[in-house]
Amino acid sequence: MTVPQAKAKKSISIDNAPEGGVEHINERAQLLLKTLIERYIRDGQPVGSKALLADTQLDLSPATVRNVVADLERLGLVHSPHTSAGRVPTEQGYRMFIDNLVAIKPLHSGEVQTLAGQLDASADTAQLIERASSLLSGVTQMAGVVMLPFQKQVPLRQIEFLPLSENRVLAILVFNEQDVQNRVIHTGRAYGLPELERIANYLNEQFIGKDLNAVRQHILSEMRGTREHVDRLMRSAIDMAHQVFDGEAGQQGSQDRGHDYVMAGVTNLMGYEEMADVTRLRQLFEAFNEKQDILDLLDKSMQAQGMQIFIGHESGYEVLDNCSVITASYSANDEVLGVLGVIGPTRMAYDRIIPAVDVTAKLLGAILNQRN
Amino acid sequence: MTVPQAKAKKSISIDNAPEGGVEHINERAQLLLKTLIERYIRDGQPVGSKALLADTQLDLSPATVRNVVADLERLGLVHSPHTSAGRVPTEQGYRMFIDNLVAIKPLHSGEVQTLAGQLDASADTAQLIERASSLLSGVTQMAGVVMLPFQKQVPLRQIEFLPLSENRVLAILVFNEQDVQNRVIHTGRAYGLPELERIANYLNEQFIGKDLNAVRQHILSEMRGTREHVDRLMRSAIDMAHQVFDGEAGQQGSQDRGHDYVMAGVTNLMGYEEMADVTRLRQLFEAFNEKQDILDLLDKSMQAQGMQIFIGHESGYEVLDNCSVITASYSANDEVLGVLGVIGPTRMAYDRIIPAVDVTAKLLGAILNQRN
DNA sequence: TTTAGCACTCGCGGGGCTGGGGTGCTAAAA
DNA sequence: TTTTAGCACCCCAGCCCCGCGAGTGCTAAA
Repeated sequence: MTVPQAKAKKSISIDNAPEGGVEHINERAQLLLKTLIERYIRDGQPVGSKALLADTQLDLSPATVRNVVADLERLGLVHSPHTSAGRVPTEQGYRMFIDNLVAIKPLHSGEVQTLAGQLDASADTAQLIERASSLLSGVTQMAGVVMLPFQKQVPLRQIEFLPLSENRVLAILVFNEQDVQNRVIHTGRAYGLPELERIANYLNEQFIGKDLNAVRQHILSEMRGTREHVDRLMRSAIDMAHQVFDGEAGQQGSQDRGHDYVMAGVTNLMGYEEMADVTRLRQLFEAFNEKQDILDLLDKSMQAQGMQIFIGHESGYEVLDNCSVITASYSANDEVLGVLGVIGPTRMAYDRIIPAVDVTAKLLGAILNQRN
Repeated sequence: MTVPQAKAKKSISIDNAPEGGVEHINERAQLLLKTLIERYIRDGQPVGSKALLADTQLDLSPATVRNVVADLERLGLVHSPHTSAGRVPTEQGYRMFIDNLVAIKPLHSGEVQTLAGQLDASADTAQLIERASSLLSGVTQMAGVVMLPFQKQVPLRQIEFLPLSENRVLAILVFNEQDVQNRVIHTGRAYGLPELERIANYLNEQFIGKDLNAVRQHILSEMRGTREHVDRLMRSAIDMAHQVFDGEAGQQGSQDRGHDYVMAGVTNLMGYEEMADVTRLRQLFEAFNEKQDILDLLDKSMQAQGMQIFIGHESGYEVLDNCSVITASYSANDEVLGVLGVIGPTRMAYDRIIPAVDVTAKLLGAILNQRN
């Protein structure tokens, strides 16, 4: 259905490092391209030579500008919807704009304050993520998306059992003060409280401090190993642990294996004329619900670390054709935990939105850093 | 902003009982109204006298039909978008259609099977609700909405405490095998495990079998009463209980007091031409996110019990102007727990959708009935 | 009460016209 | 070689107009 491969995008350096790719385009042309895109982003209409000229300090005639712009068109950076309309940036134009030309507008401290203030460090992780997503969408007026932090890495702090009924046992996994998970497991027979306590003790000894992945490994090797031993306690313990840790879909949702994300402000997208086509919009929204495609994209940009920008086709997904996706990974303790970003029409105010995404990612990382 | 009062709607009897309000409109006119609405629902275009006639067995001339339809228009049941277009039902027309004329098409057993099969009785409540909502939207091709069951009534089965850190304690509330809640509470000092166990024992004695409301009552009276006593254990127990039960926003979300709902398939709405106006649609979606208005509406129809149908303005909320809302309350043990329904354009296939909502409500009720 | 006949009304789609913003090209100027 | 003025040209957007078709309301006769 959709082409599932995104072109590798080199990661964006916020501080506007000049890089290769500009060789054959002189400074004046760059300036004009930059102004053209800025203007187009501002008011969404094809910009003609006169208007373009008016936005620069250049002392030139429109005719000259026309020549330059014609060059830009030949290079594929700009394109005119029909003869005798102004020019509109192409995806490649945007690409160059972002890689070399854009003048990032840092958030003014007020905005940073609100962001920082609204991200409540004391909330549990799920709420925190939700919050971040909503802030992102609020600040940028686009759709905000935050991937849940990659839980595999979180070390287990405590495990407890509670008998529920005849052969149901409630397992409680404590990771930290904000993250506690419950799982109901089905046992072959009834267990008493003391027995469960001993099992818990045993497992705690074994597992505390290990992350879920390590725990799973451990269990597997134990299961292979214990064939000969007949210690009943250990047997039960391992059986239970197996159910707890491999029985996916714990009550809190299966966020740790399959990844998941939280979106906010999708309705913002309904405000932009370039998104006016209801059926396309619908497809986009449905992709948001399916999650798979978006998730793949987020995964990719998480691996790339730092900021990533996908313009239109670059994402590789048809539904995102006239959208741009700006992501930044967030990390704690020097480890990438996830990725967040915004999705909006290709024509967006990159100069404001890039730093917004950047800052949010850093803030979120900082908060998660305080937990372990 | 939106008019917050919905007209009281008499509840709908599925079996099509003839009731008052039809006095001054003879059988033939009724038949014509019914056919007109059916046809309009089918293909969404104003229906003229000839077309209308073709859909009935009546041996009449178009002219006669025109006369009758003109009467219907005078009664406000039908309305023509401009001279020389066919007629379109008004809200009142739909009202009469639903109250007196509609011929409900029972779901064919296959559909019931799927519904029943897909509603997984073993899932926890949250998943179950999600599922119901999604099924509802899938079957009807509208937006499905299910209110979370009203938790106040669920009796507590067990409460346990676990020390987390210096002065954090994890409280675990078990209601039944599908519903377990965690809450982290902040204590003034550190508690040891044995102490917590004694507190839990005490609270279990007091609270088991009571629903959350009763528990809260109990705590309040205890707090007033225990001033004189100085039993330290009891004091701590009550303090903790207070935090657990009145500290709203437990980790699982605050579903029990403020109500909440789960929607699914909102994108379905984007398929209907009558919803083509993006800005209106956006307002609608935003209302879905705000939740407040929708929640009020659901609350109202829950109190009314049984099925409720709001056509256009009848809901009292501007955003729902050209929408109909069909709800049915669901109950277990003869107690209304919540309400579910669908939201879609006024022009919807009531004959199919009414039973779908009805059946889903009954199925959900039946499943919840097995828990206590 | 029903029906045929008829004049009338609108919405919709297509065609033609116009104005304005914008282009590309050419030839001259810098 | 680059810049510029001039010019012909293009084409979209809006507008008006017109004709068609579906459907109506009214009237007068059955």
